[in-house]
Amino acid sequence: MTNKKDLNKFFNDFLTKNPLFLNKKVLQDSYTPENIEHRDDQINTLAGILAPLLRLEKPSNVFVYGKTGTGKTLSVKYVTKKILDVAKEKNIPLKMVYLNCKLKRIADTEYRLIAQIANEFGGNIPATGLPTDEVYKAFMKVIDEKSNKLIILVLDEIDQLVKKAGDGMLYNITRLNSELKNTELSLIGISNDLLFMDGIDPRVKSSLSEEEVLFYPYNAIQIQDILRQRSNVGFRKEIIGEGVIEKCAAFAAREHGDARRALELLRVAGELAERSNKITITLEDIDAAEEKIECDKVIDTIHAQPKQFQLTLYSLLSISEQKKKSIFTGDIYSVYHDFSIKIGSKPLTQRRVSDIIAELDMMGIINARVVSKGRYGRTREICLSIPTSTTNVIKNVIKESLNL
DNA sequence: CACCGTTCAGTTGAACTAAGCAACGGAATTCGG
DNA sequence: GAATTCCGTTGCTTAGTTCAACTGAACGGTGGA
Repeated sequence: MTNKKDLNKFFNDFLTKNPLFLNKKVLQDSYTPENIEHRDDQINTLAGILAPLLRLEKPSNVFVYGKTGTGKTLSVKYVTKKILDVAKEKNIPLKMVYLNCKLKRIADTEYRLIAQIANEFGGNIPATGLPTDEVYKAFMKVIDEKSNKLIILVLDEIDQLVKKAGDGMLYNITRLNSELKNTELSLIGISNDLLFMDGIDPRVKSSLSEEEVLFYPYNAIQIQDILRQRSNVGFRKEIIGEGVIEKCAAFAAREHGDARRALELLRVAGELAERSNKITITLEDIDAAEEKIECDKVIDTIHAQPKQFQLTLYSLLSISEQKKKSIFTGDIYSVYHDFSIKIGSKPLTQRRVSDIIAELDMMGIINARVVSKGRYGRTREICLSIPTSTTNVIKNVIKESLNL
Protein backbone atom coordinates (compact mmCIF):
# COMPACT_ATOMS: atom_id res chain seq x y z
CA MET A 1 0.00 0.00 0.00
CA THR A 2 2.53 2.54 -1.04
CA ASN A 3 0.57 4.62 -3.51
CA LYS A 4 -2.80 6.21 -3.60
CA LYS A 5 -4.38 3.77 -5.97
CA ASP A 6 -3.63 0.86 -3.72
CA LEU A 7 -5.00 2.65 -0.76
CA ASN A 8 -8.18 3.51 -2.63
CA LYS A 9 -8.57 -0.08 -3.59
CA PHE A 10 -7.98 -1.13 -0.04
CA PHE A 11 -10.69 1.10 1.35
CA ASN A 12 -13.11 0.12 -1.37
CA ASP A 13 -12.48 -3.53 -0.74
CA PHE A 14 -12.96 -2.89 2.90
CA LEU A 15 -16.38 -1.44 2.26
CA THR A 16 -17.59 -3.98 -0.25
CA LYS A 17 -16.57 -7.10 1.54
CA ASN A 18 -18.90 -8.58 4.11
CA PRO A 19 -17.92 -7.54 7.57
CA LEU A 20 -17.52 -10.26 10.15
CA PHE A 21 -19.14 -8.13 12.75
CA LEU A 22 -22.78 -7.26 12.80
CA ASN A 23 -22.66 -5.29 15.96
CA LYS A 24 -19.36 -5.01 17.65
CA LYS A 25 -20.74 -3.18 20.65
CA VAL A 26 -22.34 -6.35 21.89
CA LEU A 27 -18.94 -7.86 22.45
CA GLN A 28 -17.47 -4.94 24.31
CA ASP A 29 -17.55 -4.94 28.05
CA SER A 30 -19.36 -1.64 28.32
CA TYR A 31 -22.38 -3.38 26.85
CA THR A 32 -25.26 -4.38 29.08
CA PRO A 33 -27.25 -7.17 27.47
CA GLU A 34 -30.99 -7.47 27.90
CA ASN A 35 -30.76 -10.76 29.66
CA ILE A 36 -27.84 -11.87 31.69
CA GLU A 37 -27.22 -15.58 31.60
CA HIS A 38 -26.73 -17.67 34.70
CA ARG A 39 -27.07 -14.79 37.09
CA ASP A 40 -30.78 -14.96 37.84
CA ASP A 41 -30.31 -15.71 41.51
CA GLN A 42 -27.98 -12.82 42.13
CA ILE A 43 -30.06 -10.42 40.09
CA ASN A 44 -33.22 -11.39 41.91
CA THR A 45 -31.54 -11.02 45.26
CA LEU A 46 -30.23 -7.61 44.32
CA ALA A 47 -33.59 -6.55 43.00
CA GLY A 48 -35.22 -7.74 46.20
CA ILE A 49 -32.82 -5.75 48.30
CA LEU A 50 -33.20 -2.57 46.28
CA ALA A 51 -36.94 -2.77 45.74
CA PRO A 52 -37.88 -0.73 48.85
CA LEU A 53 -36.43 2.27 47.02
CA LEU A 54 -39.60 2.38 44.99
CA ARG A 55 -41.54 2.91 48.18
CA LEU A 56 -39.18 5.68 49.15
CA GLU A 57 -37.62 3.56 51.83
CA LYS A 58 -33.93 3.18 52.29
CA PRO A 59 -32.82 -0.32 51.41
CA SER A 60 -30.04 -2.17 53.22
CA ASN A 61 -26.51 -1.56 52.17
CA VAL A 62 -25.27 -4.33 49.96
CA PHE A 63 -21.91 -5.88 49.61
CA VAL A 64 -21.15 -7.75 46.41
CA TYR A 65 -18.31 -10.25 46.26
CA GLY A 66 -16.83 -12.15 43.40
CA LYS A 67 -13.79 -12.51 41.22
CA THR A 68 -13.24 -10.42 38.12
CA GLY A 69 -15.45 -11.17 35.16
CA THR A 70 -18.15 -12.94 37.12
CA GLY A 71 -20.76 -10.39 36.19
CA LYS A 72 -20.84 -8.34 39.38
CA THR A 73 -20.60 -4.93 37.83
CA LEU A 74 -22.84 -5.96 34.98
CA SER A 75 -25.57 -7.29 37.25
CA VAL A 76 -25.44 -4.33 39.56
CA LYS A 77 -25.63 -1.92 36.66
CA TYR A 78 -28.44 -3.90 35.14
CA VAL A 79 -30.56 -3.94 38.27
CA THR A 80 -29.91 -0.31 39.10
CA LYS A 81 -30.73 0.72 35.57
CA LYS A 82 -34.03 -1.14 35.68
CA ILE A 83 -34.94 0.36 38.97
CA LEU A 84 -34.00 3.82 37.73
CA ASP A 85 -36.26 3.32 34.74
CA VAL A 86 -39.18 2.43 36.94
CA ALA A 87 -38.40 5.27 39.29
CA LYS A 88 -38.37 7.71 36.43
CA GLU A 89 -41.72 6.48 35.22
CA LYS A 90 -43.26 6.83 38.65
CA ASN A 91 -41.53 10.11 39.35
CA ILE A 92 -39.58 8.79 42.25
CA PRO A 93 -36.61 11.01 43.13
CA LEU A 94 -33.90 8.41 42.78
CA LYS A 95 -30.38 8.89 41.60
CA MET A 96 -27.51 6.51 41.08
CA VAL A 97 -23.82 7.21 41.17
CA TYR A 98 -21.38 4.62 39.98
CA LEU A 99 -17.71 5.01 40.76
CA ASN A 100 -14.82 2.75 40.08
CA CYS A 101 -12.42 3.24 42.95
CA LYS A 102 -9.51 1.84 41.05
CA LEU A 103 -9.32 4.68 38.57
CA LYS A 104 -6.20 6.63 39.32
CA ARG A 105 -6.64 10.31 40.03
CA ILE A 106 -10.41 10.03 40.04
CA ALA A 107 -11.57 8.07 42.99
CA ASP A 108 -8.59 6.45 44.61
CA THR A 109 -8.44 8.45 47.82
CA GLU A 110 -11.04 9.46 50.34
CA TYR A 111 -10.81 13.09 49.30
CA ARG A 112 -11.12 12.38 45.59
CA LEU A 113 -13.94 9.92 46.06
CA ILE A 114 -16.12 12.35 47.96
CA ALA A 115 -15.15 15.22 45.66
CA GLN A 116 -16.01 13.13 42.65
CA ILE A 117 -19.45 12.21 43.95
CA ALA A 118 -20.18 15.80 44.87
CA ASN A 119 -19.16 16.90 41.39
CA GLU A 120 -21.49 14.31 39.90
CA PHE A 121 -24.27 16.21 41.60
CA GLY A 122 -23.12 19.49 40.18
CA GLY A 123 -20.85 20.56 42.98
CA ASN A 124 -17.58 22.21 42.19
CA ILE A 125 -14.83 20.82 44.32
CA PRO A 126 -11.22 21.36 43.31
CA ALA A 127 -8.77 18.52 42.89
CA THR A 128 -6.76 19.52 45.92
CA GLY A 129 -6.34 22.20 48.51
CA LEU A 130 -9.27 21.63 50.82
CA PRO A 131 -9.36 19.78 54.11
CA THR A 132 -11.18 16.48 53.83
CA ASP A 133 -13.91 17.34 56.30
CA GLU A 134 -14.50 20.51 54.34
CA VAL A 135 -15.09 18.35 51.31
CA TYR A 136 -17.55 16.26 53.27
CA LYS A 137 -19.43 19.39 54.23
CA ALA A 138 -19.50 20.64 50.67
CA PHE A 139 -20.61 17.23 49.56
CA MET A 140 -23.51 17.12 51.99
CA LYS A 141 -24.55 20.60 51.10
CA VAL A 142 -24.69 19.76 47.43
CA ILE A 143 -26.55 16.54 48.04
CA ASP A 144 -29.11 18.02 50.38
CA GLU A 145 -29.66 20.98 48.11
CA LYS A 146 -30.34 18.86 45.10
CA SER A 147 -32.98 17.20 47.22
CA ASN A 148 -32.84 13.87 45.55
CA LYS A 149 -34.60 11.87 48.14
CA LEU A 150 -32.78 8.62 47.45
CA ILE A 151 -29.32 7.90 46.21
CA ILE A 152 -27.68 4.64 45.31
CA LEU A 153 -23.95 4.85 45.57
CA VAL A 154 -22.12 2.06 43.80
CA LEU A 155 -18.46 1.72 44.73
CA ASP A 156 -16.77 -0.70 42.40
CA GLU A 157 -13.48 -2.29 43.44
CA ILE A 158 -13.87 -0.87 46.89
CA ASP A 159 -11.11 -3.13 48.12
CA GLN A 160 -8.56 -1.14 46.14
CA LEU A 161 -9.69 2.03 47.80
CA VAL A 162 -9.51 0.66 51.30
CA LYS A 163 -6.11 -0.81 50.64
CA LYS A 164 -4.84 2.65 49.82
CA ALA A 165 -6.81 4.85 52.14
CA GLY A 166 -7.52 2.65 55.13
CA ASP A 167 -10.88 1.57 56.51
CA GLY A 168 -11.46 4.71 58.50
CA MET A 169 -12.98 6.27 55.45
CA LEU A 170 -15.50 3.48 55.11
CA TYR A 171 -16.70 4.42 58.54
CA ASN A 172 -17.07 8.02 57.44
CA ILE A 173 -19.08 6.98 54.44
CA THR A 174 -21.41 4.71 56.34
CA ARG A 175 -21.97 7.49 58.81
CA LEU A 176 -22.90 9.94 56.09
CA ASN A 177 -26.48 8.83 56.27
CA SER A 178 -27.09 10.09 59.77
CA GLU A 179 -25.71 13.48 58.76
CA LEU A 180 -27.86 13.90 55.71
CA LYS A 181 -31.21 15.54 56.29
CA ASN A 182 -33.17 15.28 53.09
CA THR A 183 -31.49 12.32 51.54
CA GLU A 184 -31.11 8.62 52.07
CA LEU A 185 -27.93 7.12 50.81
CA SER A 186 -27.60 3.44 50.22
CA LEU A 187 -24.34 1.82 49.40
CA ILE A 188 -23.48 -0.98 47.07
CA GLY A 189 -19.89 -2.06 47.53
CA ILE A 190 -18.33 -4.30 44.95
CA SER A 191 -15.16 -6.19 45.71
CA ASN A 192 -12.99 -8.61 43.80
CA ASP A 193 -11.32 -9.72 46.95
CA LEU A 194 -13.28 -12.39 48.73
CA LEU A 195 -11.36 -11.91 51.95
CA PHE A 196 -11.77 -8.16 51.89
CA MET A 197 -14.12 -8.00 54.85
CA ASP A 198 -11.71 -9.74 57.18
CA GLY A 199 -9.77 -7.15 59.05
CA ILE A 200 -12.31 -4.39 58.62
CA ASP A 201 -13.65 -2.55 61.61
CA PRO A 202 -16.63 -4.60 62.84
CA ARG A 203 -18.86 -1.54 63.10
CA VAL A 204 -18.20 -0.73 59.47
CA LYS A 205 -18.57 -4.33 58.56
CA SER A 206 -22.01 -4.73 59.99
CA SER A 207 -23.18 -1.49 58.50
CA LEU A 208 -21.70 -1.95 55.06
CA SER A 209 -22.68 -5.51 54.52
CA GLU A 210 -26.18 -5.68 55.86
CA GLU A 211 -26.79 -7.83 52.84
CA GLU A 212 -24.26 -9.79 50.88
CA VAL A 213 -24.42 -11.18 47.40
CA LEU A 214 -21.85 -13.66 46.25
CA PHE A 215 -20.99 -14.19 42.59
CA TYR A 216 -19.52 -17.56 41.84
CA PRO A 217 -17.17 -17.97 38.89
CA TYR A 218 -18.77 -19.17 35.72
CA ASN A 219 -17.87 -22.65 34.61
CA ALA A 220 -16.81 -23.42 31.05
CA ILE A 221 -20.30 -24.42 29.94
CA GLN A 222 -21.83 -21.21 31.23
CA ILE A 223 -19.20 -19.14 29.52
CA GLN A 224 -19.98 -20.95 26.31
CA ASP A 225 -23.63 -19.98 26.71
CA ILE A 226 -22.69 -16.38 27.23
CA LEU A 227 -20.37 -16.37 24.25
CA ARG A 228 -23.01 -17.95 22.02
CA GLN A 229 -25.65 -15.53 23.10
CA ARG A 230 -23.49 -12.54 22.38
CA SER A 231 -21.91 -13.83 19.22
CA ASN A 232 -25.32 -14.52 17.75
CA VAL A 233 -25.97 -10.82 17.91
CA GLY A 234 -22.46 -9.61 17.39
CA PHE A 235 -21.26 -11.66 14.45
CA ARG A 236 -22.74 -12.67 11.14
CA LYS A 237 -23.90 -16.24 11.03
CA GLU A 238 -21.49 -19.04 10.15
CA ILE A 239 -18.47 -16.96 10.88
CA ILE A 240 -17.22 -18.73 13.90
CA GLY A 241 -15.11 -21.75 13.19
CA GLU A 242 -15.36 -25.13 14.80
CA GLY A 243 -14.37 -25.23 18.44
CA VAL A 244 -13.70 -21.52 18.65
CA ILE A 245 -16.28 -20.80 21.31
CA GLU A 246 -15.17 -23.82 23.27
CA LYS A 247 -11.59 -22.68 23.17
CA CYS A 248 -12.42 -19.17 24.31
CA ALA A 249 -14.44 -20.59 27.14
CA ALA A 250 -11.68 -22.94 28.12
CA PHE A 251 -9.16 -20.13 28.21
CA ALA A 252 -11.40 -18.08 30.42
CA ALA A 253 -12.48 -20.91 32.67
CA ARG A 254 -8.84 -21.57 33.37
CA GLU A 255 -8.66 -18.04 34.72
CA HIS A 256 -11.32 -18.46 37.40
CA GLY A 257 -14.22 -18.16 35.00
CA ASP A 258 -13.64 -14.67 33.76
CA ALA A 259 -16.36 -14.03 31.22
CA ARG A 260 -15.13 -10.58 30.36
CA ARG A 261 -11.89 -12.10 29.23
CA ALA A 262 -13.65 -14.68 27.12
CA LEU A 263 -15.67 -12.03 25.35
CA GLU A 264 -12.66 -9.88 24.78
CA LEU A 265 -10.81 -12.83 23.39
CA LEU A 266 -13.58 -13.52 20.94
CA ARG A 267 -13.89 -9.92 19.90
CA VAL A 268 -10.19 -9.40 19.34
CA ALA A 269 -9.98 -12.68 17.47
CA GLY A 270 -12.74 -11.36 15.24
CA GLU A 271 -10.90 -8.11 14.67
CA LEU A 272 -7.72 -9.93 13.79
CA ALA A 273 -9.51 -12.24 11.39
CA GLU A 274 -11.20 -9.31 9.74
CA ARG A 275 -7.97 -7.44 9.36
CA SER A 276 -6.32 -10.34 7.61
CA ASN A 277 -9.28 -10.71 5.25
CA LYS A 278 -10.45 -14.04 6.55
CA ILE A 279 -14.04 -15.08 6.31
CA THR A 280 -14.11 -17.17 9.46
CA ILE A 281 -12.60 -17.01 12.86
CA THR A 282 -10.29 -19.89 13.52
CA LEU A 283 -8.51 -21.35 16.49
CA GLU A 284 -5.28 -19.64 15.50
CA ASP A 285 -7.00 -16.29 15.74
CA ILE A 286 -7.79 -17.04 19.34
CA ASP A 287 -4.16 -17.66 20.11
CA ALA A 288 -3.13 -14.48 18.34
CA ALA A 289 -5.84 -12.59 20.18
CA GLU A 290 -4.66 -13.94 23.50
CA GLU A 291 -1.24 -12.52 22.86
CA LYS A 292 -2.51 -9.21 21.56
CA ILE A 293 -4.80 -8.64 24.51
CA GLU A 294 -2.04 -9.31 26.94
CA CYS A 295 0.16 -6.84 25.14
CA ASP A 296 -2.49 -4.14 24.79
CA LYS A 297 -3.47 -4.41 28.39
CA VAL A 298 0.07 -3.79 29.49
CA ILE A 299 0.50 -0.93 27.04
CA ASP A 300 -2.64 0.76 28.27
CA THR A 301 -1.63 0.57 31.89
CA ILE A 302 1.85 1.78 31.05
CA HIS A 303 0.54 4.84 29.27
CA ALA A 304 -1.39 5.86 32.35
CA GLN A 305 1.68 5.66 34.56
CA PRO A 306 4.23 8.34 35.39
CA LYS A 307 7.62 8.56 33.77
CA GLN A 308 9.64 6.97 36.51
CA PHE A 309 7.28 4.05 36.58
CA GLN A 310 7.80 3.47 32.89
CA LEU A 311 11.51 3.73 33.31
CA THR A 312 11.46 1.09 36.02
CA LEU A 313 9.58 -1.27 33.80
CA TYR A 314 11.93 -0.52 30.93
CA SER A 315 14.91 -1.39 33.06
CA LEU A 316 13.22 -4.56 34.16
CA LEU A 317 12.57 -5.61 30.59
CA SER A 318 16.12 -4.81 29.54
CA ILE A 319 17.52 -7.04 32.23
CA SER A 320 15.16 -9.87 31.50
CA GLU A 321 16.41 -9.95 27.93
CA GLN A 322 19.93 -10.60 29.01
CA LYS A 323 19.36 -13.22 31.62
CA LYS A 324 16.44 -15.53 31.71
CA LYS A 325 16.83 -16.42 35.34
CA SER A 326 14.95 -14.60 38.04
CA ILE A 327 15.81 -10.97 38.63
CA PHE A 328 16.30 -9.22 41.94
CA THR A 329 15.37 -5.76 43.11
CA GLY A 330 18.98 -4.66 43.39
CA ASP A 331 19.67 -5.43 39.72
CA ILE A 332 16.67 -3.43 38.62
CA TYR A 333 17.48 -0.50 40.81
CA SER A 334 21.02 -0.11 39.57
CA VAL A 335 19.99 -0.35 35.93
CA TYR A 336 17.10 1.98 36.53
CA HIS A 337 19.39 4.41 38.27
CA ASP A 338 21.76 4.52 35.28
CA PHE A 339 18.95 4.98 32.79
CA SER A 340 17.42 7.70 34.85
CA ILE A 341 20.66 9.67 34.98
CA LYS A 342 21.24 9.08 31.29
CA ILE A 343 17.96 10.68 30.31
CA GLY A 344 18.64 13.46 32.76
CA SER A 345 15.97 12.96 35.37
CA LYS A 346 16.40 12.61 39.07
CA PRO A 347 16.14 8.97 40.05
CA LEU A 348 13.66 7.88 42.66
CA THR A 349 14.89 6.28 45.83
CA GLN A 350 15.01 2.56 46.19
CA ARG A 351 12.16 2.74 48.63
CA ARG A 352 9.88 4.05 45.94
CA VAL A 353 11.16 1.67 43.28
CA SER A 354 10.44 -1.16 45.66
CA ASP A 355 6.84 0.05 45.82
CA ILE A 356 6.69 0.38 42.05
CA ILE A 357 7.81 -3.21 41.68
CA ALA A 358 5.07 -4.20 44.09
CA GLU A 359 2.61 -2.29 41.92
CA LEU A 360 3.83 -4.02 38.79
CA ASP A 361 3.23 -7.26 40.59
CA MET A 362 -0.31 -6.19 41.47
CA MET A 363 -1.00 -5.38 37.87
CA GLY A 364 0.12 -8.81 36.85
CA ILE A 365 2.86 -7.60 34.55
CA ILE A 366 5.46 -9.32 36.63
CA ASN A 367 5.46 -12.04 39.18
CA ALA A 368 7.33 -11.01 42.29
CA ARG A 369 7.89 -12.95 45.45
CA VAL A 370 9.78 -11.94 48.52
CA VAL A 371 12.48 -14.48 49.15
CA SER A 372 15.17 -14.71 51.73
CA LYS A 373 18.47 -15.84 50.35
CA GLY A 374 19.99 -16.73 53.62
CA ARG A 375 22.74 -14.49 54.67
CA TYR A 376 22.86 -13.07 51.18
CA GLY A 377 19.95 -11.03 52.27
CA ARG A 378 16.40 -10.72 51.30
CA THR A 379 14.86 -9.46 48.13
CA ARG A 380 12.10 -9.85 45.62
CA GLU A 381 12.54 -12.57 43.11
CA ILE A 382 10.97 -11.33 39.92
CA CYS A 383 10.01 -12.99 36.71
CA LEU A 384 7.97 -11.60 33.86
CA SER A 385 4.48 -12.90 33.53
CA ILE A 386 4.06 -11.64 30.00
CA PRO A 387 5.27 -13.57 26.97
CA THR A 388 8.75 -12.62 25.80
CA SER A 389 7.40 -11.92 22.33
CA THR A 390 5.58 -8.88 23.63
CA THR A 391 8.37 -7.40 25.66
CA ASN A 392 9.94 -5.78 22.63
CA VAL A 393 6.70 -4.12 21.66
CA ILE A 394 6.33 -2.82 25.17
CA LYS A 395 9.89 -1.58 25.27
CA ASN A 396 9.32 0.37 22.10
CA VAL A 397 6.17 1.89 23.48
CA ILE A 398 8.00 3.09 26.55
CA LYS A 399 10.90 4.33 24.46
CA GLU A 400 8.51 6.39 22.45
CA SER A 401 6.66 7.87 25.36
CA LEU A 402 9.94 8.78 27.06
CA ASN A 403 11.58 10.07 23.87
CA LEU A 404 14.57 7.82 24.30
C1' DC B 1 25.65 -34.65 61.80
C1' DA B 2 22.35 -31.43 64.19
C1' DC B 3 21.87 -27.09 66.21
C1' DC B 4 22.32 -22.14 66.57
C1' DG B 5 23.79 -17.41 66.27
C1' DT B 6 25.21 -14.14 62.59
C1' DT B 7 24.56 -11.63 58.55
C1' DC B 8 23.02 -9.57 54.43
C1' DA B 9 20.04 -7.05 51.07
C1' DG B 10 16.23 -5.68 50.86
C1' DT B 11 11.19 -5.08 52.76
C1' DT B 12 8.01 -2.45 55.26
C1' DG B 13 5.90 1.02 58.18
C1' DA B 14 5.82 5.68 59.82
C1' DA B 15 7.15 10.23 59.95
C1' DC B 16 8.45 13.89 57.17
C1' DT B 17 9.03 17.19 53.00
C1' DA B 18 8.12 19.62 48.74
C1' DA B 19 4.96 20.89 45.23
C1' DG B 20 0.42 22.40 44.03
C1' DC B 21 -3.74 24.23 45.14
C1' DA B 22 -7.78 27.03 47.44
C1' DA B 23 -9.50 30.10 50.71
C1' DC B 24 -8.88 33.96 53.50
C1' DG B 25 -7.93 38.54 54.63
C1' DG B 26 -5.57 42.69 54.35
C1' DA B 27 -3.30 46.14 51.16
C1' DA B 28 -3.37 48.52 46.92
C1' DT B 29 -5.84 50.16 43.13
C1' DT B 30 -9.81 51.81 40.67
C1' DC B 31 -14.12 54.13 40.23
C1' DG B 32 -17.96 57.13 40.51
C1' DG B 33 -19.65 61.01 42.85
C1' DG C 1 -15.63 56.18 50.53
C1' DA C 2 -16.91 51.85 48.39
C1' DA C 3 -15.81 48.19 45.22
C1' DT C 4 -12.50 45.50 43.06
C1' DT C 5 -8.12 43.44 42.29
C1' DC C 6 -3.79 41.77 43.94
C1' DC C 7 -0.80 39.32 46.87
C1' DG C 8 0.99 37.02 50.79
C1' DT C 9 -0.29 33.67 54.33
C1' DT C 10 -2.19 29.61 55.97
C1' DG C 11 -3.59 25.09 55.66
C1' DC C 12 -4.79 21.25 52.96
C1' DT C 13 -3.60 16.74 49.83
C1' DT C 14 -0.44 13.82 47.73
C1' DA C 15 3.69 11.82 45.73
C1' DG C 16 7.86 10.81 47.06
C1' DT C 17 11.88 10.78 50.60
C1' DT C 18 14.18 9.65 54.91
C1' DC C 19 14.74 6.90 58.81
C1' DA C 20 14.84 2.84 61.10
C1' DA C 21 13.11 -1.40 62.55
C1' DC C 22 12.42 -5.90 60.87
C1' DT C 23 13.06 -10.39 58.23
C1' DG C 24 14.31 -15.19 57.37
C1' DA C 25 17.18 -18.72 55.76
C1' DA C 26 22.01 -19.96 54.20
C1' DC C 27 26.56 -19.81 56.15
C1' DG C 28 29.82 -21.35 59.12
C1' DG C 29 31.12 -22.42 63.67
C1' DT C 30 30.23 -25.37 67.75
C1' DG C 31 29.51 -29.45 70.24
C1' DG C 32 27.92 -34.04 70.69
C1' DA C 33 27.79 -38.83 68.90
